[in-house]
Amino acid sequence: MVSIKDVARHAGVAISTVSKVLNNYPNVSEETKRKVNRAVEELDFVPNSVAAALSSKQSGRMALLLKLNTKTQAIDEIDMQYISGAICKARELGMDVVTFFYSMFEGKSAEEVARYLLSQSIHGVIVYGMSKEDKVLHRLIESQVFKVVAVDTPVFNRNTSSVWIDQEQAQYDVARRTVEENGSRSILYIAGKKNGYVSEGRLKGIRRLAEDKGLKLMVRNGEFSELCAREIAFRYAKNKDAVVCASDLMAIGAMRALMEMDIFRPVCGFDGITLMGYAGKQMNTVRQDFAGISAAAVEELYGLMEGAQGRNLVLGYRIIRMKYMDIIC
Amino acid sequence: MVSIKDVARHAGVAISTVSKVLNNYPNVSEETKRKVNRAVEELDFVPNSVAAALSSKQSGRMALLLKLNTKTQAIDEIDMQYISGAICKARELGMDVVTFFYSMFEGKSAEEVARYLLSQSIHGVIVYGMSKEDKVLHRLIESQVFKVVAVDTPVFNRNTSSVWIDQEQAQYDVARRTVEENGSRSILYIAGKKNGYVSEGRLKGIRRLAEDKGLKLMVRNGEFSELCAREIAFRYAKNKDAVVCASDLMAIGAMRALMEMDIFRPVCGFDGITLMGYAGKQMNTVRQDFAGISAAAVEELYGLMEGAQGRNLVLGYRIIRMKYMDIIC
DNA sequence: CTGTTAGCGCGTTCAG
DNA sequence: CTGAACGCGCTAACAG
Repeated sequence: MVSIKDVARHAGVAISTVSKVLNNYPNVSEETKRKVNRAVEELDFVPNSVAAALSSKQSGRMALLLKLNTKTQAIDEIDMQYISGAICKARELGMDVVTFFYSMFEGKSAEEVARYLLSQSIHGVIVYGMSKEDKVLHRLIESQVFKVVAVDTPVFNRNTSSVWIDQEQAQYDVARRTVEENGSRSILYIAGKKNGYVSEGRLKGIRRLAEDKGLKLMVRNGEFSELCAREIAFRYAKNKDAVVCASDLMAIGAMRALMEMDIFRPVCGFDGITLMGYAGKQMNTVRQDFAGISAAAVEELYGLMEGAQGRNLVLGYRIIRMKYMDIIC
Repeated sequence: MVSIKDVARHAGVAISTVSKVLNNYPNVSEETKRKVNRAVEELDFVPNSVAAALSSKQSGRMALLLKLNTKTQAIDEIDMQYISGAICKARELGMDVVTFFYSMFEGKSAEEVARYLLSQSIHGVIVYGMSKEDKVLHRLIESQVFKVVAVDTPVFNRNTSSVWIDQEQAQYDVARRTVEENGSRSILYIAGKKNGYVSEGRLKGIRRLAEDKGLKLMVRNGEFSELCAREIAFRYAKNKDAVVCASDLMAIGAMRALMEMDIFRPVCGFDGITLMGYAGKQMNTVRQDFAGISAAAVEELYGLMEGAQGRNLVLGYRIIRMKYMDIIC
């Protein structure tokens, strides 16, 4: 294995000089820079990131923290996009990423989790889909021991940024389009989970729309579950004009119920997952670029680790109409 | 951050003694073991795996190498199960895992990939779904620089194990059941990719069945794509008794085509993915426990890294009938 | 059975 | 602007 020592010898300079060139330090003459770079090329040198992490405290190692959904497997698509988006961007930036699941830290205190992450020389964390009930994670963030980027969670301080789309406005927009297209007056809203930030944001959006348009609104919690949404639709959809759901999966459940009841109601979803295509009908939904959001989170974390201040980063979305052939092609 | 040095001081022993206790080395008295363990408890010491990786050459760092399917997103479910199965088992065994995608190594030579992995102190790799065309990976395996476990690929040598189910027999069994239930005589087989080991194994299975039962068999390549399978079914299914597909996704495509043509033919799939539930019909399929397979791969790699010989590990599967309510509940 | 010593590969002062 | 020297936290010979 070729090490920095070999490069130094090959270039006829000291080890530390090589290190400086590699890490873009000032005070190195163009001349020696060139010499070093040539040696790096010739020896095909790849710096050992493990050694770098051990040596410097400000290493580029970060953790991805995901809430793996073992029940509704369809959601996996979103997590997978989060993972791939993050890993690819991290590699671009020369950062190392380690993936963890919430379940691994169940029953552990914030301090234990922190110690574990530190034992892995991890100083940056991206947390996906935290809810209010994830107390340990909230404490971890408050402790500010790590640089954190929270995806879909509104927390930010000096060491913490949040990255997400404007859930409220997106829900407002997609529901509005559905309502206007169909002239609906009373709507059934199938919300997500009780303590989820995302769910609450979307709920605010539909509430605002109902107020603006003077709509009758019934809200029920669907727990982001297809089955649950299906049952709610069976119970309440009949005497409503439209069904608005806080996720595509629930929209599919609702649509199935409607089909089984043999009645038609416009349904709208949220997320823009592929699964949508199999519902057999068209519906409006919000297209989120999960991989892109995740990549943005990595960049944000990179910035934080370079010393930037935490902030609230709101990304864009699109309202689209999905149908079978959109997916297949 | 509490280090091994603190533990040593706290226990009143030498650093190396602590190391020995932690790594279960022989020749340590029960007495000192207890002292050390108590110190570890009291200080809440978590060994720094990065330092361990740097110091010892036989570290527990491994890479997951996945072929991310950006076209047919439904397959993501399988990759996600691979990832989570591997990561959870790895943590149980105290190994660190880093996830990579094939796309990251495109255009790189086996040597470059090897150097990159070594620069990360990685000495074990799990490769998922390699095909014959992945020359670079084949070379990487042949070089035996790394301990490798190949999932769904029949390669094994001193440093390489393979882990998979018996594709041939599974395809034979599931197709046989479908054929027998329906008394089919002529079948359309929609195979996977041309140079895939998995595809070829399954193809052998259906060929053997056709021979054993004297069935008429037509084979077409569906590229594991729903759309492709759909078109094949449109073209050829009409004058066949049954459609057997090398994946669930293709089975769904075929089934849709049949529904649109308004004819019924029994269809059977392979994999047992959740998506199946949305096809609206029942069908036989092979249930693979992807997370379990992945966990087994990690254990196998662990064994290899401890010095075991590579081998061919064949796991079990089940033939099941999937229908809508199986999924929802 | 225990402690001493020498690195692993790199980042980082601090003299020169 | 360059290089020698030290240390990150740990493992692995080797003495004792």
